[in-house]
Amino acid sequence: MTDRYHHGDLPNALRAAAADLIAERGLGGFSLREVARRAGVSHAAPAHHFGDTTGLLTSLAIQGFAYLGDSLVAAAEGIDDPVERLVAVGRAYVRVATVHPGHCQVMFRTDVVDVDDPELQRVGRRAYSVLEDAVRAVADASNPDLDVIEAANFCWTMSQGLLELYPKIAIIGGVQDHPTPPIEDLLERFTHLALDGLRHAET
Amino acid sequence: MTDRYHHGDLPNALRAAAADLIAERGLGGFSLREVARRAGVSHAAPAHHFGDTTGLLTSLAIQGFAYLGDSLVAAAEGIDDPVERLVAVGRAYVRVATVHPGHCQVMFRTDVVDVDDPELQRVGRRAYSVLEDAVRAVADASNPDLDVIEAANFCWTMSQGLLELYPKIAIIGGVQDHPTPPIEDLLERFTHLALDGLRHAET
DNA sequence: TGTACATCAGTGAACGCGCGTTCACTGATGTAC
DNA sequence: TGTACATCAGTGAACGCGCGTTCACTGATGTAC
Repeated sequence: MTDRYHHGDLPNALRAAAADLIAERGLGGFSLREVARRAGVSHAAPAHHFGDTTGLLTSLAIQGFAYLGDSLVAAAEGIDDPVERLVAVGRAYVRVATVHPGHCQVMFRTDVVDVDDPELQRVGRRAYSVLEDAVRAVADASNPDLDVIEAANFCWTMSQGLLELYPKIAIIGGVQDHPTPPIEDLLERFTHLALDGLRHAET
Repeated sequence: MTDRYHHGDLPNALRAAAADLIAERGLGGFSLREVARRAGVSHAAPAHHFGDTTGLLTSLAIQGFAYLGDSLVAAAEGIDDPVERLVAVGRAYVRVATVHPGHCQVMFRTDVVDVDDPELQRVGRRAYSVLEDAVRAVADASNPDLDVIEAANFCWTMSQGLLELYPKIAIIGGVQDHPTPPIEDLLERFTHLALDGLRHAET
């Protein structure tokens, strides 16, 4: 695998290096040359597989959405109670962001990614639909009049906001001996709060 | 004001140029030289007032939090009903993000800003406390057992997530003739949903 | 099994560019007398 | 009111750096016969 002229699976190695780099230094610290350096390959190699920066980042976003979709499906599997299932999906969402921080910094950045890429759109919609299905099941069980799309957007919004703000909450909102719980637990709590709101919502 | 050797208020002109630039091209497109160019000043001038990139961005974040705090205070003023007041605060939050998009892209970016800056911490906490007070008033009126800090974090999380995801929601979640409402209205709706959840929460 | 050749992956030198930073400078302002 | 001088704001040339991109190349692989 090593020391060979042909790498074997350079595209994946480059994606992994890119994800690590972004997780470490943020998107601002990203460069094709640094990615190549980390993958132990000449700086011109990435262009061979991805064309340019946008190509590599788009590929990374696609992989991220694929991970996310897979995780959400796996989390939902085998759980019968709709509320429990939605909570599990939410926890999985947050977990993916924890395990693949580099990917997740790219997935929603429409300014650095080719938003017209059909594969990107496909995996993006797939991940979203898992969430939507989970919300629909809750709605069917407790409130048939619920606007499912609105409710799914609400859950999504909450999760995404939590991912962005959790570090700040731990600092600003965690004062006066009010310890901040682990992010997954916090999301579970927030999900229940949201569901209470949704359950009592008149449409 | 123009054509003079001494600019008069270069620091503010540089902040304004920086905010415009970031709003246009994102943080990735930011550079001190481009800011100086837009302010019509030599590229070495920013260093005089802000030292380096972090200095300028920190100053921009401070200004952003000041705007935010002022707006939230002004929005809350004169509204007696706690729920209405919280909704108004939420709308103001979103409005600031709409009016000052450049500032808001910097305010929560702990990686590009000097988080130890005491002035930054002061204005940040001030803005947060307005939200917290508004939530506390709602809690006092409807649910004295409510965990105010948790509830404030919940509202904040929701608002911030909406700001990040609104453009995506308008695309992905807006399918099947389900028009996406203006972001301020959507936030108002979400706030009511959240309050319903919080109102029925057992602590 | 062996040879010739096409194809593809990755190299490395070269280029031009925009960047941040430094530094001796110059122009304007304000203050002391 | 006038002069001298200190202070500060902004200049512009110079530097070294990392970047993306190009391109002729070389090494490995796979296929045809």
